[in-house]
Amino acid sequence: MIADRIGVTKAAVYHQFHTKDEIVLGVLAPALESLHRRIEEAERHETPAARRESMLRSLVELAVGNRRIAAILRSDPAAAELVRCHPALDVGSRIRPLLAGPDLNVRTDVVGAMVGGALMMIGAAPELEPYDGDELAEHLLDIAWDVLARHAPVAG
Amino acid sequence: MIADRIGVTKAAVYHQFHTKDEIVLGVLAPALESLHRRIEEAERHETPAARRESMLRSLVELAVGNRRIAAILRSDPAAAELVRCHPALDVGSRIRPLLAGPDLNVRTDVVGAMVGGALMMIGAAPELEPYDGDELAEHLLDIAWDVLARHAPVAG
DNA sequence: GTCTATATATGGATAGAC
DNA sequence: GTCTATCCATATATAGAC
Repeated sequence: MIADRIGVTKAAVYHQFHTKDEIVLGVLAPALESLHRRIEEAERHETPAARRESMLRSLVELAVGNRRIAAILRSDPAAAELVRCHPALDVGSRIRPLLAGPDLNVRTDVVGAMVGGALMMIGAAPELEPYDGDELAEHLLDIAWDVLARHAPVAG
Repeated sequence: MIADRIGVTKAAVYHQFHTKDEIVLGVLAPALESLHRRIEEAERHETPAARRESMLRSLVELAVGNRRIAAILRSDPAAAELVRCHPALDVGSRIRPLLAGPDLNVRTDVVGAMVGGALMMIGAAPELEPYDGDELAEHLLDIAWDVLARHAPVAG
């Protein structure tokens, strides 16, 4: 597909990227590196609430700023797998505690899934496409923060 | 894949289902028909709030009762397309008003995406897999109802 | 209903020439 | 860096025999 689209042969593409994974990572790398920096930034905050706010802001910004990448991650299992296996980016062990707090139970897991689902939908839902990114970010942040505060409260 | 898995040739499969779409629809049909009935049921209620509650309950039940189908829909663009094009099941014009109310604005769209995202995640999020369906349904219903009530209020 | 055989396109990749 | 040529596997079928 890529070779056809840019008008060269597949061999030319495979000269620049030796495997499919390298191509996918080439597309995702900037966003993944940015995410990594934001995780480390969030982890430096003192209180659970401050860590949550930092991580949530970062995730919303990244999601609205990279809607097409979010759509790829949602619909391409291979790409999603690559991200899941990226070191230093472990959603389960790093992002989730930052967002949902240290407690691990059904309720915080469902709340986390709701917020995560909404972030994924940003790039995939056709009805959200016409809206301006800043506007989406504002509402998403506001609603997600409220859900987290009410259904997965943390100290600080 | 299917032919190999059940130990026959591809031609045998293509005798029963003439196209790939027929195979996919064969898998999805029971859930889609159930969804269709639930939409019509929800539409018969008098007040916006009653319609919302009926539709939300139905969506939660269907999502937790068909987690694997939800996962397929999330990850297979072709299957998702088939559902989107299914008549009588139009998410945008039938499910959304039932769930989010008659008003159409950024806020209700974002709230709708959050609830929809959470329902999709039910089948896809590995961290939700160990939980019992009834337990998931209870929390999902509770949290989603609260989000809708607070951020997309309706009369009745 | 299932089989063999065949067709066609696509994806993922490598070898070796220019 | 790009090309031609080739390889192998898989998806999506269709034709015609048993």
